[in-house]
Amino acid sequence: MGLSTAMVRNAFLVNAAYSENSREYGFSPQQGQLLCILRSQPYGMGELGAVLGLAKSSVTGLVDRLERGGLVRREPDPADSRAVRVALTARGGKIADQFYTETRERILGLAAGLTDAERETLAALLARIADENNVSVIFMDLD
Amino acid sequence: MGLSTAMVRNAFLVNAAYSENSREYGFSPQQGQLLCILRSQPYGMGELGAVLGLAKSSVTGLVDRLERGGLVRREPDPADSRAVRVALTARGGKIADQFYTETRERILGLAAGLTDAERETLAALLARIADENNVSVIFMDLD
DNA sequence: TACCGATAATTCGGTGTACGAACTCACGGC
DNA sequence: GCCGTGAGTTCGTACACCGAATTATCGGTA
Repeated sequence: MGLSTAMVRNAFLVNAAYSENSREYGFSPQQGQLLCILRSQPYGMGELGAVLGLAKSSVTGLVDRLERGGLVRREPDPADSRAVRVALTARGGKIADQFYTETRERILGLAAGLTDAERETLAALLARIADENNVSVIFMDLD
Repeated sequence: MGLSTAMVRNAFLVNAAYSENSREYGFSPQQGQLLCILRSQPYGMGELGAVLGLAKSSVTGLVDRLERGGLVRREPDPADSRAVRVALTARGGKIADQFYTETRERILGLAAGLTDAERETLAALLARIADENNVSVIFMDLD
C-alpha cells in the first residue's frame, strides 16, 4: 500500500471515529471539532474561520447552533466592539473535555495493534508532517 | 505531540487537500471520494453505502448529482432487476483518474519533508492500522 | 474633527450532505 | 402462488458550506 493510500485511509478512520463519537453526543462532527478547539481558549469568529478553513459566513451558523444548545457563548470583545469572543459555557466545557477524552481513546484504539515503540515512531513522523504544514491547532491535550 | 493529536491533525490535512482539489474540479469532497471508489469497478447502491459508511438514502442523492453531471451512470444489474450498478461514464473515468492523480500528489506533498526511509516507515505503520481496522477500499492505485 | 478605507461579523439565497421512516418492487424459499 | 426479505427511491428535516451584500466599528489621515 502506497503512502498516499495509507494516509487517506487513516484519515477516513479518524473521521469515522470523530463522527461516531459526535453522534453519540448529539452533535455534528464539525460541532465537536469546534468544541475541542475552544477548550484551549476563546476565539473570535474570524479566527475560527481561519483555523477551521471555513468562510466566515459558515462559522456564524455553526456557532449559532452550539449557542442554541447552551454549549458556547458569544462574549463582547472588550478591546473591539465589532468583535466577539466565542467561549465554552460551564456545561460546554465539561462536555467538551469528556468528548475530547473519549474521542482521543477511540482514535488511540485504532493503533492498538502497534507496539509502544511503533506508536512512538508513528507519532513522531506524523508530528513532523503536521508541523511542516503548519496545521491549525485543532486537537490537543491541555497540560 | 501525542499520537492521537498527530493523527487528528494529519486527517485534517488530508481532508483539506481532498476538499481543495475537489473544489478545483467543481465537485464536493464526497463526490470526489465516490469517483475514486468507482475507478476500480462498478458498485451497487447498497455497497456504496457500506463502503462510505452512509445510509442508503444518502447515497441516492450523491449518485443523482454525479449522474446529472454526466460523470456516473446507473446501469441495471443483469442478475437482479431490483438492483443497480453505478459505473463511471467515459468522461467520468478520465476525470476520476486525473482527480485521483492530482489528489495523490497533493497528499504526498504533505510528507515532502520526510526522507525516503521515513516515508516508507510511515507508510508501513499506517498500512498496518488501516489493515487492522478493515477500512473500506477507498483510495488506491489500479496497478 | 470629520472623513474614509479596512475589518468583524451577520444576513440572505442557494446547493450539497445526511438521516430515518415510509414506500415500491423484484427475489426466492416454501 | 404467497410472503418475508432485500435493493432503491422518496419525503421531510436539519445541518454544512459558500459568495455577495450589509451593518457597524476601528483607526489613520486631512
